[in-house]
Amino acid sequence: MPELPEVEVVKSGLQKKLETSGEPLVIERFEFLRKDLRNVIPVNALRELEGSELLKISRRAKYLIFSTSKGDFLSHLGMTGSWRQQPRGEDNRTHDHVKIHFKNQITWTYCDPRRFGVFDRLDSKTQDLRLGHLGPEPLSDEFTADVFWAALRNRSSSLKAAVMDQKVVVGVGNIYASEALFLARIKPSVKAHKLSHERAKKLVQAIKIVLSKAIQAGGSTISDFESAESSAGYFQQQHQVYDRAGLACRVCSAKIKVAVTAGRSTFWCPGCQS
DNA sequence: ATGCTAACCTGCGCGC
DNA sequence: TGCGCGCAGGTTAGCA
Repeated sequence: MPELPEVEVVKSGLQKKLETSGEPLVIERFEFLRKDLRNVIPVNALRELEGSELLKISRRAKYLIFSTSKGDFLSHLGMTGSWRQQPRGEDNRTHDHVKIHFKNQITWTYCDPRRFGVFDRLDSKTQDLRLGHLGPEPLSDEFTADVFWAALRNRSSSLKAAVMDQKVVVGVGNIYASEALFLARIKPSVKAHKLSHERAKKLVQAIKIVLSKAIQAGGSTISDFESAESSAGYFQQQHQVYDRAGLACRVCSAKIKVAVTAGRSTFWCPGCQS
């Protein structure tokens, strides 16, 4: 499900609920229906935050960051994670794993069928482990053609694999890597270190455009993504290549191709991209 | 040292 | 209708 645009949409939804709740959201208690996500949830460290006020939700890469008056914690959605505000009295769903009960009867629930998600306290001990290796935010001014091109210099992998490497730039996953490369008219199999500065500049612009448009559209809804407001995104309607193998390119009518590289399906148009 | 593969999980859609 | 297989938005340990 979630690449940067989807996480950003979830973040905005939760932040809006926080701002419009009318009164402070004080964490009464965490409830853990199960603890074995990708990493075992550090239950005791999170319980230390009970009694604190939730101040802000932000995003770094594909992580949601919850800031409270007693410290921070983070949530990574993995492939299938989602947050929702759970109406009082509503039954839990099969894959609900964590619930935050606030003092004013509000409950936020984390659901994750495949359990690839991550929960962790975010403090001086875990900061470096979780966020230390991450590259620049693609929508920030720090992500420039110069920075991107420099990061590609010593990489012999495919450009597509490099774009998905969170050390090079964060937030771009399998869908948006293919989509951005299409927009920049660059073939995914090009060697990263062979990309000209000119084309690196085009790709930086393409990444910013694709991610921005996806956020505006509420993200891409593939099978199960929904925002914190339980609405589906519709950016998938604008996908030019992702999951369109064998279909006609919307620009040149050539048949969209697919190949597995570095373990992931990669889509491109042989007519538009070189 | 880098890069690729397999593994972590569950669910869904497809072909037989 | 049902079963087995392959595949899915992410990350990373471990191996070449």
